Amino acid sequence: MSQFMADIRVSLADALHAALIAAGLDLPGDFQVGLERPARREHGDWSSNAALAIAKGAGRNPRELAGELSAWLEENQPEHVAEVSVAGPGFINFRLAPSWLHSVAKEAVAAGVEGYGRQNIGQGRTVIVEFVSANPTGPVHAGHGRGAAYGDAVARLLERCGYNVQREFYINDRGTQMDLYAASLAAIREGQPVPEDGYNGQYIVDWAAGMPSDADPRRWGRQRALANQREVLGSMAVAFDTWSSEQALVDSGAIDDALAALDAAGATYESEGAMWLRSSDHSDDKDRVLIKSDGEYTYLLPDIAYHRDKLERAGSQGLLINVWGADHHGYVARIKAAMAALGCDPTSLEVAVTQLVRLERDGEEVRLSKRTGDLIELREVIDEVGADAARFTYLLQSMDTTPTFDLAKAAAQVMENPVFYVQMAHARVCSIAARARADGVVRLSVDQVDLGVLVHERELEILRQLATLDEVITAAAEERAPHRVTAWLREFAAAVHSFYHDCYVVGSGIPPELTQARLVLIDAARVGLAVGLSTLGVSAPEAM
RNA sequence: GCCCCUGUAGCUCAGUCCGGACAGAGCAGAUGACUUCUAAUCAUCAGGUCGCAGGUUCGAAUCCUGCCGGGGGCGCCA
Repeated sequence: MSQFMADIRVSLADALHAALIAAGLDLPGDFQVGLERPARREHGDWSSNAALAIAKGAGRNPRELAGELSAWLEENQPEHVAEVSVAGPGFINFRLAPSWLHSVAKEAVAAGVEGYGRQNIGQGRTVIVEFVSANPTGPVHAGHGRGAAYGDAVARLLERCGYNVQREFYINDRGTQMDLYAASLAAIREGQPVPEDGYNGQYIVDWAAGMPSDADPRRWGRQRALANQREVLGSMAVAFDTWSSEQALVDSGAIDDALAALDAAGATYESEGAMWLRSSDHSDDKDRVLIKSDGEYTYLLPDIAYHRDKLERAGSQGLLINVWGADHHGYVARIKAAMAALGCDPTSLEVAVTQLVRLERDGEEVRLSKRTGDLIELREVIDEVGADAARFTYLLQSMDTTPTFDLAKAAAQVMENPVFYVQMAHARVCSIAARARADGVVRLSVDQVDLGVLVHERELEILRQLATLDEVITAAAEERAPHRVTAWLREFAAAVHSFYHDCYVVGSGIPPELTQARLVLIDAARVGLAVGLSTLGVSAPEAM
């Protein structure tokens, strides 16, 4: 939260508090004055339910109490407050003067795209965000795209909130799937049928065709898959700081260390020839196998070693955020149980589960399985709709929803995609500034411009919404919910388009002082749009 | 059988964690608006028993209980 926003809130809360004291009320020690933005603007800029909350305990009529508080506040108005009123069952509503909104514009312009909406609630805390982590057995597909867009947006939001963020990709380059993948590549190269449960997609045929005859299928295949993943993710501007290899954990002995630590904690036992984790001692509903009866590790044991490693790298105050698809939700309890068995702070690991994307082609469901041979690669999605539209579309909705993504429609509806609406708003304000320059308008510095002439409802609406951006970013970061920014951008862009339509900035009949003020306004709007888009990883074009 | 997500306007969804004021957008539909910065736009209208039934509360889309529908996952694949 910016200093400025904190001030307006604090000053309103302080004033309310003072009013409650003046009314002779006994306030509970932990009493917090509730302040919120009303859903309807007729109810003012800020609203408090303090009278409602306190009336019952005080044996007072809420509406009456609110009237008393409101009268006191009218007599002792905090800065920027234009009007205090009572409404509904006893809400106290504050209407702020335009002077407050004009300060918002100045703040946005002064802070710029780099600084506006930037906060320090993270205080440099290290967060390792692990996402995508697709198996190195094939290309990233359309479903991974959602995790990629989401994980990167969460990382960007946390960065803007003052966290030290590391983006991480975990490579499952060991185990049953890797064996089958290597065997499939080898079989195709030799002209043999792929093994049972092997990989059958067209991509594996294509890849095998490019594999040198003396290449080790496992090593070569791993590099082939990773090269694809890195390139495709890079084409949507997702880049990782760390690529962690499961095999490397085996080689370094980290897995044996983890097992020893679990043993020492009394969290393991042998049964049916296998090694088990006592995960049911913690948050899991049953125990889990760590080492199979054939002596091989399951996925779980290396993963435990991996999380130990990550926790160590993140430091004692660090936080791990894993972005997992819904098909992995059953693993949340067991990995947390394992961490608990090792004595780790349970709040240091957070798993964000994203629901799967439902893919359709011409109305018919397409499975995401890599083995059907009919996979939809992320590359195809990006090629069809573009990186910006792909990211924005993936972030359009809450990760708790299961969106239907029809590829045929996605290609056909590109022009209807909301991303263009938002980007267009940005391009428009840029084009106004460019026009002003072309027309020879000499810009004054912000301090020299009288923003008091900004009184049009379209102008004020832009600033009202802009003033909420840092709250939106805070909420989006804390709730790991980038779609809040997407929603805000769509509304903010609508306000900008409305202004554009009704208010001219340059041209005949526009007083020079109004041109100057509106140029400041569109600078502020541009900052808001660019900040919002950048937290989603979507570009803010100056022309379209 | 158990676990996770979900059910809000014709369609796609915000809002639910942290209860408030007549439930908000977009698309589709109807009707209007370009001699000045991009009509990829804007304005107006129309459209909803917030899955159902109880409960808690001054107040429930939001919290609790039960039921119904949709998606996903369920000991040694990842």
